[in-house]
Amino acid sequence: MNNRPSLNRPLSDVNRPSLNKPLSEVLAAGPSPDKYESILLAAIRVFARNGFFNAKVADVAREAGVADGTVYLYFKNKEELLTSIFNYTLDEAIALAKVETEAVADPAQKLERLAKLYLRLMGKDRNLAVVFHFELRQPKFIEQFSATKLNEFLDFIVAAVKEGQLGGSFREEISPSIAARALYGALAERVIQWILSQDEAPLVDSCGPLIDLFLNGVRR
Amino acid sequence: MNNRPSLNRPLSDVNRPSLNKPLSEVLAAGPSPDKYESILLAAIRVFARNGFFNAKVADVAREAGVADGTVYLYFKNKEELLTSIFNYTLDEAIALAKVETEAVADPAQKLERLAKLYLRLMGKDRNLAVVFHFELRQPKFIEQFSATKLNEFLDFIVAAVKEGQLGGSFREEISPSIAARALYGALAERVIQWILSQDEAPLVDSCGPLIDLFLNGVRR
Amino acid sequence: MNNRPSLNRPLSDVNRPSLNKPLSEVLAAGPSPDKYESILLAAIRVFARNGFFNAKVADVAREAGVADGTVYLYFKNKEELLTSIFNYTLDEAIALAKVETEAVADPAQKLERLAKLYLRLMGKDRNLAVVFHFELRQPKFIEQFSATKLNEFLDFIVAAVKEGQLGGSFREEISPSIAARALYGALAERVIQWILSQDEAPLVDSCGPLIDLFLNGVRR
Amino acid sequence: MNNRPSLNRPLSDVNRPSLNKPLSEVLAAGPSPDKYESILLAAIRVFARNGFFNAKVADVAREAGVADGTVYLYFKNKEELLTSIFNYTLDEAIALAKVETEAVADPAQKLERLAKLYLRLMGKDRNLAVVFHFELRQPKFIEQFSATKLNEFLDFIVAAVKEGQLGGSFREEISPSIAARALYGALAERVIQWILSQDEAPLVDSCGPLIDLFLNGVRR
DNA sequence: CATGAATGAGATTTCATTCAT
DNA sequence: CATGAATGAAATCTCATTCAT
Repeated sequence: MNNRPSLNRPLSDVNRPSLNKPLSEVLAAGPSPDKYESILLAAIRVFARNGFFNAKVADVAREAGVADGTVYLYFKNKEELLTSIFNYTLDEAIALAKVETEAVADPAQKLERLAKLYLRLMGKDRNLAVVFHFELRQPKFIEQFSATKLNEFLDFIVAAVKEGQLGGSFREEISPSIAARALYGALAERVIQWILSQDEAPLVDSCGPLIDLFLNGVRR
Repeated sequence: MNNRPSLNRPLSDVNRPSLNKPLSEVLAAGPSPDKYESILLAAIRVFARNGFFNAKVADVAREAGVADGTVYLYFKNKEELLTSIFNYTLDEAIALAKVETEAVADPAQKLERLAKLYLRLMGKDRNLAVVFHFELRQPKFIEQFSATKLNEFLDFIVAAVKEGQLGGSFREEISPSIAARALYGALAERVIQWILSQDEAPLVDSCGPLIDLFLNGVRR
Repeated sequence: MNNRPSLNRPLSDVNRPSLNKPLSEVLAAGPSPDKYESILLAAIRVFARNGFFNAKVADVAREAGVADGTVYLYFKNKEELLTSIFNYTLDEAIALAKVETEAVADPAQKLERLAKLYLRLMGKDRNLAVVFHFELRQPKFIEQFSATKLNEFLDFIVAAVKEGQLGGSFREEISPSIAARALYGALAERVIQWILSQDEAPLVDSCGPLIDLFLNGVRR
Repeated sequence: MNNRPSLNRPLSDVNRPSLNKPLSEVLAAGPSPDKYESILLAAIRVFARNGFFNAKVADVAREAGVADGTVYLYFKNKEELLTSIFNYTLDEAIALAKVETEAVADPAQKLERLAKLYLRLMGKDRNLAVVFHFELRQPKFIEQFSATKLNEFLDFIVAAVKEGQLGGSFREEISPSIAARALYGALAERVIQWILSQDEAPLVDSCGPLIDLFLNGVRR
């Protein structure tokens, strides 16, 4: 299996030079990630630092160690850099959510694992958390994605709540989708606080109180 | 009662034309709000429509029915338009929160009133809701304000939770500030959903399930 | 009547400041033409010097003595500068053609006056001649205009040829439109030669041989 | 007879791959022209389609079925592609003019054959006609070439006119060079009309009226 | 010879802001 | 106070050209 499962490639493979090389050679390239990824990771850092609109493509290029024009070999335009970050991240979140929810049977445990997963994902890269919670909060992007990828992730929460209701441990009168959004909102707000507070403690450590609050809220 | 209680005046009063006019003349202007306010309200509409960064000051001026340069007589620059919207709104929210929480004694009822207040405030102007939840989600703005005005509002929630704990109806082990943020996150996420779904039902109608979930979460 | 009849104004009059001033004030402005015209005349010089594609809008602005952005207050984009030159020139040519052909009755004399008119128009500004015969020879522009404005001018030649045929002095078997194009082609080629040869003699002086050749060609 | 008589080779022969291959191998390549020629022909199509300045070297390369870099093995730069088209075409025109004018003795017939030759040459490839009459009408190119290759072709017309004058059939008072340019201008204008009108009839068919007009013009 | 990924200089255009009227 | 024409800095994106493979 591809070791970069969540990578979203917006341009044809023709543009991915590494794909034209034997795998051994790509690996031999050493620690330097290939250009597509290094540009994307640079964009995360730069957008987190300056904000999407204030960031210059030239900054991203310099951060990635490539020429300005090279960015456009891998991304159609500046906006695609941002949407790719979103896809990059959510693809990973979705893949992990699948794994986590299949690992346990108890709905409450599933919810806890999903919450932890999200906080762990954001907590491992503050820059990514910034871009994800600030820069992507643009109507244009939200409209474009919330209906698809983000919903795909939230569906794991929805499903777990439904399971809990069917199993009898969660209250019936709660709307799973409203509850799922409420949990997501609480998690997102927690991420924002973590970002702003410069909190040094791992973000995932703050999962306990939140999930406790939520589970108490949904339980009979 | 002040007819513009939440109005935040960023420029010296010297710049406020109406203050230099005799009261009779201001009143003679009729029902139309004065220029400061009409520009601010225009900015809310324009920023909601195009996003802060894509909106042009000229658009705001046209929408307000004034010349481009006039905007700068009332606001230092484009950014101050945005921050003024934030202040404008939060001043109102804080004033209302004070009223609402003083009206009842039960902490649970206080929380419900605060939640309703927020949803009512956002629900009465979709444009404002858009600007508040999308455009203001910029690190620059968040950093600048979350420590002050927004916290001031959240403190009403924190206080109610603490009251509930002291009164014995809420669980002690819950951190009031974490709980407050969780509630706020859930409310904010609900607002975003309402914006995106083009939901025609009043936003405040969806308060019930959320507050029910939260109160169940915090109660013993 | 407007003393600048051939001026083509691509933007709304709102953008033409002089129109908002009393006529006396505009005239009082003295020898400096208003901005629209000075930018257009600057564009003729710059495009003639560097060619349309190699010319920078910044060059035009500098030549006109305005800021870069000012060009865009009067012209939608760089291309409109070029098309405006075309319109500017042909409007004048058409107006003059009307005058010239109404001044005499003899078809041969009409043709001579039309030819002279064209050579005089081009001969009075080498830069304009360059732009007109080189830069505008782009399929995009030709397709866009040859069917309209240029044809309008050529129609004066066509009409004169037809008159000559009806009057019996010109041969019937000649197609007026083919003849008109042939004359225009000969004139245009003469202009090109004049441009390239750096000929100091007035361009219009070379009208005699050409019109003699053409009239001999069409006469019985 | 040279099978590529009009080919102008701007780069040293060392760069012409086919010259380094054994003849058998070149022939074995089949009917496909060699790379130099296929790039040149591709450039004619692409320049005709998009215009020289809007055309990308990459487009030419794709059209020719070679890599971008390969273009630079055969042509110094983009501009040389254009000048080579000019030379390619005029070399052929000059060679044909020589043949045609040697085939008949009568100056009038010579002129007719030269006119037909030009129209036939342009008429057999609309793309070439477009590039020749639109794209090459750049001062830079005109200045560079009109003094040499194009004059070389026009000299055949000049010579025929002079012969006619010496033979007594053409009027003495006509300047041969002015007459030659006039005829060329008329032919060129006709080509332009043919291009723009999307005329389906062979271009050479329209030679009759033009040459008739011209001969009548120069004859006693 | 051929390739095509990478380069990076450069130009159009936008738009926040100013200031003379 | 109000205006809106003018400014000019700034940034995205393109594309001719190069050169390592």
